[in-house]
Amino acid sequence: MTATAPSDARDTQERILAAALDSFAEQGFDGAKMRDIAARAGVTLGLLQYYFGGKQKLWRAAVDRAFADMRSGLEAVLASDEFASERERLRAVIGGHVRFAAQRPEFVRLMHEEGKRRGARMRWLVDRHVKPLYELFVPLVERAQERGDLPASIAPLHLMYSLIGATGVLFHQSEECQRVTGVDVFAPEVVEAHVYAIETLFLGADAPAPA
Amino acid sequence: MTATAPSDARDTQERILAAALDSFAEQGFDGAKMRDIAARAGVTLGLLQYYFGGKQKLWRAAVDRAFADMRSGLEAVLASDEFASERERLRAVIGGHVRFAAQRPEFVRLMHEEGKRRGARMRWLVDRHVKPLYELFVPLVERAQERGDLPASIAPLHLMYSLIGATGVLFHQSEECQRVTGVDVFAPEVVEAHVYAIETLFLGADAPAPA
DNA sequence: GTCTATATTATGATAGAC
DNA sequence: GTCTATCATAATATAGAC
Repeated sequence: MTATAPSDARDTQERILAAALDSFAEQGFDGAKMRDIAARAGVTLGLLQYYFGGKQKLWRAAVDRAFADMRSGLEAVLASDEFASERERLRAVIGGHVRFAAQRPEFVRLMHEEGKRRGARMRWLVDRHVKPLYELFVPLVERAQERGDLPASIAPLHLMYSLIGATGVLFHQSEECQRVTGVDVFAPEVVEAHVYAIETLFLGADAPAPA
Repeated sequence: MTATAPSDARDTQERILAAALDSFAEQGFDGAKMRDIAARAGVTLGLLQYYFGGKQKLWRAAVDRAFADMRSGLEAVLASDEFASERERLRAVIGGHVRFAAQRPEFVRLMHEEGKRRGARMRWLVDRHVKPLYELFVPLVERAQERGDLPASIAPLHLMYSLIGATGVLFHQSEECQRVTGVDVFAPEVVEAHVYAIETLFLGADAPAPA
């Protein structure tokens, strides 16, 4: 048996990916420093090259990791048969999206970081992850509009970007919000209040507001 | 008379500020390069030091400039007496906010860039610009809730961040949106469709949808 | 599998010419 | 008021030890 078992190597890679996602999300691609990522992961610079072969490849690996997490939760809701109606399923998709953004603000931040810039990273991100997701959602929204669950006078494009924005910016701007209002947006009751807010704005007030 | 009149110097400073705002918004503080800002403004590196004395001071000057533009439009609507009701004034504030985000996506991007990070720049930005604005809006929202123009079951914090997010992200993510959907979000009819979407989501469907 | 040391490049800032 | 040339630093990437 070697001094470093394969599972340790796996853990090391996971720690590096998590540290990389945090850094890229907080600092942006240029702002993120390989040294800082290495330090956060508790390793040194050389190891990042050894495993991922460079800054750009590390970025791609971190993004793939983040989307895998996101889609697993989403697909569970889409595949579940425990909803009383499609409206309730949509409510769960939306609520799940809000809770995901609260749990993974670095995901929201990374998307905002890259989605605003023309360039190779944005194209890769869109073609590999965003466009498939968008094409999954358009028919979902259209069917909800046909059922009357979402306003039919607003095109899906505007509904979706409004929903994504309304959901994510509170958590994206958590540091700003903390200083402006003193509120910790990640406190469970704040997260649930935001779930209620988003569900109410987009689907109407079916349920009472949380405490 | 000197070879370079004072007004030329003023123009040069304005070009530098505009170039700086664009760069800081697109690339973030670390990603933005002084050389690139100089090139966009059509000057050289030394002049940025001459006028602004360093990267951080240039950033602050560019932010002050951006907020001055933003507040001038807002205060005109708040001071105007040509609205039939406070509801109509609120509609104009919201619509104006959407159109401002469309016209100045770099403003939205800069706010997102800095609002997510703890640090001296965020603190300066919040204390100097964001908090006064927030404190201006809270009573506005509360009075709208008392009138029944905004949903009273959603706390102002959630209403405001939802509104800001729903409004800005479409324009913030314009490059992503272009590649995902092929839509140019800055096309006038798309901007107006977004105005309608936001007004409808938050204030209800008073008016018919635009073409 | 992980670390240390180093080569190379690019950046913010400065000094001084015009 | 503006530009060119240069300095000092900090970053990515590489080579090679253990």
